[in-house]
Amino acid sequence: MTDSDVLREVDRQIERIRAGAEQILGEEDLRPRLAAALREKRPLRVKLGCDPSAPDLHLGHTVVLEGLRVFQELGHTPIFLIGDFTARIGDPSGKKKTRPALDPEAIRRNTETYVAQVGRVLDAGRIEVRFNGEWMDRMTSAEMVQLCSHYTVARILERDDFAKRYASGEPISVHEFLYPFVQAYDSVALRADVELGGTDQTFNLLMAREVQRTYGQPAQAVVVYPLLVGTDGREKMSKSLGNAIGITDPPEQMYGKLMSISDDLMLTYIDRLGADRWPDMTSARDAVAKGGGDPLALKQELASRLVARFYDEAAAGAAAAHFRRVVQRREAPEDLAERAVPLGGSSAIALLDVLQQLGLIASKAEGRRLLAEGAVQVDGERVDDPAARLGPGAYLLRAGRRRFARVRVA
RNA sequence: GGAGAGGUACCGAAGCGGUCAAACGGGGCAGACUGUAAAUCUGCUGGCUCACGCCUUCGAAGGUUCGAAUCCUUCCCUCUCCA
Repeated sequence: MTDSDVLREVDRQIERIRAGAEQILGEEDLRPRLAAALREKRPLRVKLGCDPSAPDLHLGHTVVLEGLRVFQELGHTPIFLIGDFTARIGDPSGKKKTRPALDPEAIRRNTETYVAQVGRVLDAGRIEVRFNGEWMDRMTSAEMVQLCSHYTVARILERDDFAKRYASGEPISVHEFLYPFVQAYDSVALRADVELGGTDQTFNLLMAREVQRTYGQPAQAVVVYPLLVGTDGREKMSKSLGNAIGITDPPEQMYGKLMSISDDLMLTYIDRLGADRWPDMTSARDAVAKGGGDPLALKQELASRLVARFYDEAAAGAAAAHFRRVVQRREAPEDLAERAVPLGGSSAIALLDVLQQLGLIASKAEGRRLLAEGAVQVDGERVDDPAARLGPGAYLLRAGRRRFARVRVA
């Protein structure tokens, strides 16, 4: 490979990396390393930290994972750093509530789940999985103090998240200050060339650069990815905010959640989730952005492609069919299993009891409310009498828009 | 160590001896509308009960009172300022 070939290839790689990223920090460090990697056939070590206390990935995580996939496809080595040490201590910063510390067994299980889910985005067989307990468990107090001496409180407080919490009077535990140090040291231990993360991680990722230098290593390049907005269209996607689409959500649910986002958000999702994959969607996307096109068709396309990404084409087709039937035409799903409710000797059973036994309502009080709201149907007929009873037979029950059950009372 | 403020339902936030299952806002659910949505409008939003009513809930535990989210005591937790 000639020098100009190398430079051209570096440019190509940078462009592809940049496509899905918010920003590349330390790009001036990245170029020479990409070049050296090509000349010496030595893949770059690309680190992504993961939190084993929350193993369920959602679409927001996949934005960064897509970035990692790009690196992988470019021949570099993805490293999954599982923060088992961090998780054992508890509370990661930014969270209001202290999380319970995880025991090693739970961490092992979560890691497996995590890696399995990651496999839906990139080739999980070619990643290096590491635990920061490997080095953090062995670190002495003296070494810890030494590590902390490289940074000042004032600089730690620059971190957005800390600054805001401090300003608004929210508590910050001292040990939370340690997290950036541990995370930074992980890069030292792994000799990371590149680290990826969401924009909310920018501070930590950059701090690692400085810490690496104090340990005599070249500073890693940092690629930050935009945070994906959740289905509410407001806050960043997060399971605890209830606005997340999990990549293990069942296909129909994933499809349905995607169809329920606003048109504006749909455009964002196409940009963020398709940066590297869907160049063919841009014309339809732009048409809708300009107020034309067919937003419904585009959204269905988006939903289908994402279901296919995490499952397969067949699942996507089935999910689409399910959506057309249940949501658009408001019919009962096709594959509803019939469930049995025993009559228990009497000639009829209260509708409310049946709904509760089937889990369609959380309490009878809720059931009465739904009845009063006209949200309950038996075989397609609206029922509003709280005293209604069902005799023996088979029924199709519905409580609200999406809760259905087929039942046999006997 | 001192002084002050505060901990209320899923969240934010009123209430400050009975009329409080607890205003209001957000969220959620449902209905209307719609291209699925979003937006908007309307209603509901602790549980049990056909119902009168009953039970659990206002940081925790005790206490005062016919009666406490509201008063007292102790404890736990958070924030601010001072040292």
